[in-house]
Amino acid sequence: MPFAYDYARPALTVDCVVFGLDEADLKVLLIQRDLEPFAGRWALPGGFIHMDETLDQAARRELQEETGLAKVFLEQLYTVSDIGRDPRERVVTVAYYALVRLGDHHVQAATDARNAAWFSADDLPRLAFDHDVIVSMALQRLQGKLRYQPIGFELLPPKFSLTRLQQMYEIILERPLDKRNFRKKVLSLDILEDLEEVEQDVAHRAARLYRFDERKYRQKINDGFNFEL
Amino acid sequence: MPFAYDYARPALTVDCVVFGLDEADLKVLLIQRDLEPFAGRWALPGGFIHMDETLDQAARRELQEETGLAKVFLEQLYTVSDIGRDPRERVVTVAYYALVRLGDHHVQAATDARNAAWFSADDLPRLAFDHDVIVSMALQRLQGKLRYQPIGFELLPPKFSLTRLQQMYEIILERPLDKRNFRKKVLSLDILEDLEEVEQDVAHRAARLYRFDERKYRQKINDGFNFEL
DNA sequence: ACAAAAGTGTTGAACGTACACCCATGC
DNA sequence: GCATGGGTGTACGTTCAACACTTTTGT
Repeated sequence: MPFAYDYARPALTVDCVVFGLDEADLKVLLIQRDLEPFAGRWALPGGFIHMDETLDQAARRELQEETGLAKVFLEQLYTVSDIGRDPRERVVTVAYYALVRLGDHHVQAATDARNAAWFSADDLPRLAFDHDVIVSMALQRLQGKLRYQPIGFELLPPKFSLTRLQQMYEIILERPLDKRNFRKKVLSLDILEDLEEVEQDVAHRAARLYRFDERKYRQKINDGFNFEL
Repeated sequence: MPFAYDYARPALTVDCVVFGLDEADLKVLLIQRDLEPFAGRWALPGGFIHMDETLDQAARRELQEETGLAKVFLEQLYTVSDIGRDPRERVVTVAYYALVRLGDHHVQAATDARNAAWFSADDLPRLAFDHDVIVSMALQRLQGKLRYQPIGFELLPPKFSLTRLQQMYEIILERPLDKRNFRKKVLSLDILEDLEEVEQDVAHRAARLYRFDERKYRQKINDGFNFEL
């Protein structure tokens, strides 16, 4: 035991709620545990922080190691510290949430042969530890933040139709939106670039494609405008 | 060194940004350090977490010990983990912010004779560690949250005039509000109880006093209404 | 009577919401 | 030619923003 301290210290870990969007659902990425406690149960990807990295870096490293995901949107969520949350010992966990483009990344099972899979956010299996609580918090945060920050684009491919954009909002906010009003609103924000390009290989009229213009968005933010739904 | 682990662990602390409101300013409570590093500098109250308490409990305990404050509004803010933020060793800190009624609590200097004092939020001295960053985050959070959650009442005495309520919003949001519009809006929310009572000992027309009706507020929230400035 | 702050309504502009049909394309 | 989703405008109600004078009370 080479590391000794005058006072007891909790173990410190990061866990990550990774969201992805498929055609019809918001998905969460889970890892199947192979060790006790909760062997066999699904859990959030995560692990111990190293001494030479920040929490953000640890979250990215763990994501990379356990799921192969890199360069994703990542934001700190909450730090949980209930006494009995890990039956082995005192563990404090800093929870993060991440948004990824499902198409981009083939989620690899981790190197150590643990199973990784996407589950619908509204139909999750029983989770290890207090990970169900963490997922609920992440969902709430995502829903809240989506309204006034353009983070939803992180879930879509770079080119998308307005219908797809609307679906994304409907799926996450869990309520239908009016098509005409939605288009009016989102176009009036003037942060989408019309790519003058249309969908390919669809069995109906092809939709125009747009791109989120982050440059323009930042510009407008600086000029004191504020995004909302 | 009675506590030994297989892997190195960062120290884990809680720090607290305590806000109070006086006549004209938003104040932050600081403690003067008597030990290195940063001896003599002002810093946020805080300290190490114990193994038998949650982070919330630790924050409350530290507040009690260092400033005598108890039963305040307290909410987790962010966890900071930059490598060099404490020059002695690796320290990860979970930051909280608290809202207190200045009148209620006489802030005592801590038992160990450290100095405690209130400073205007917009005119703080140089702070120890990265506490200036934490204070900025807390301010941003307070400003953001104030708009859509009735947390501002935590800074006011139980009985207050509409003018005082308006001042609170103006001070924190750092912009003037229209008196008539403000009153119309806040009364229309129907979450204030008119106490049918007026200010005493003022050198002009006495203002009606109101109380925040938390019961009514929760009721309305349940019925799907949403508060907004 | 004067100083100081309390209290009170209206109007125009902007925004949100509800709503239905024609268009383009692939099969 | 038909099925599928793409794309479009208007009218109404609600909310927001701007604005100034009278009332009450203590000195």
